[in-house]
Amino acid sequence: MPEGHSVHRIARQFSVNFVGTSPEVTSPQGRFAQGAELLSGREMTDARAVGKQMFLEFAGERWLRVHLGIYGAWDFAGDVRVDPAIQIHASKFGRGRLGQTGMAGVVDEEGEDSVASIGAPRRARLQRVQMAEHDRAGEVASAFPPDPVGQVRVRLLNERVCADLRGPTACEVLSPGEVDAVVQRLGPDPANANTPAERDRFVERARKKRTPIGLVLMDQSVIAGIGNVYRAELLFRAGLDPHTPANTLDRTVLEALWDDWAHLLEIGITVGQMITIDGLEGEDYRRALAERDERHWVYKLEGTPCKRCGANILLEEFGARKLYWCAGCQS
DNA sequence: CATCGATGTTGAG
DNA sequence: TCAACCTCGATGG
Repeated sequence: MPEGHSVHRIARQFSVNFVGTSPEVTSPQGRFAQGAELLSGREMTDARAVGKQMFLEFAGERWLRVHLGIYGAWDFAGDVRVDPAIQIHASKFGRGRLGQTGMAGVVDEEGEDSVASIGAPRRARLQRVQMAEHDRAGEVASAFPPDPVGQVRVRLLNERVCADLRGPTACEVLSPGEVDAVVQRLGPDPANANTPAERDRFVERARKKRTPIGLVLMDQSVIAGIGNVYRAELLFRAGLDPHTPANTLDRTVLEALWDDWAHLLEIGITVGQMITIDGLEGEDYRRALAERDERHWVYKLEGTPCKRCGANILLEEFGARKLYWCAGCQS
């Protein structure tokens, strides 16, 4: 259930931990056995994200495309290094899950409730946790690589790190041309290129649509990476009624939406959480990291008073998804 | 312990 | 339009 920020974080973790190595690729579950065979033992040469899709390049012009869908997740185990540009939070879980849950992007580190620290690469606590479990069970031990838990579609394993993929909506091996075709169908992603040209690409696509802006922002072929949380929050921040047809919006309004998405996405990638009330400091910021309600304006806040105007936050079904918004602020 | 629902997309009808 | 995908935390008994 990650939105774009999580996928970019995962790609960075692959860059740091796998690119340049030649992992053994397996499918403990069996459903990706054929694809795993095509990739195993080849050097991983690149890791990229575009919107919610991730592409891992292997020697021999073979790419692994992964889309986590609604419940996919990556678990990293072993001596996991962390991209120094991203912050890491202590996880309440025993392993570093990337993808599912609001903790998206979490990898264990020292400390229980310790909050984000921009840091040098550090080790995850994973191995230790798992060894403790083995000790409890009275087993002797190899903590690494861990036994696959549940339905592991793909396992990538090098000398240091193990990455398990579970529950993806898409997981397939593609040729470079096929990767291009997928990327072609996606709109621009400001995490890859926040340029005037890319912004224009979004604006031009959006302004042709009579579709409500609340749906256009979720259309991955118009702008890539936005999901239901960022959609609701971006519209609130822009003061826009989600039902407004995109083609009636002023160009400057669309440009501002792009700029704000770039801003929120950068925060999300760095912090590992969707902080959509920005500018918080000190205790307020600490609470925002700990409680979802404290970091959003409207998402899942239906029935509560708007933090800005006091009106009742609304919930409606909109394009088969839940839409949260404030009719007082968004008009 | 059972059931629900989710930060998503595809494809059948 | 809606079921399927197939995971797991949250919620309720």
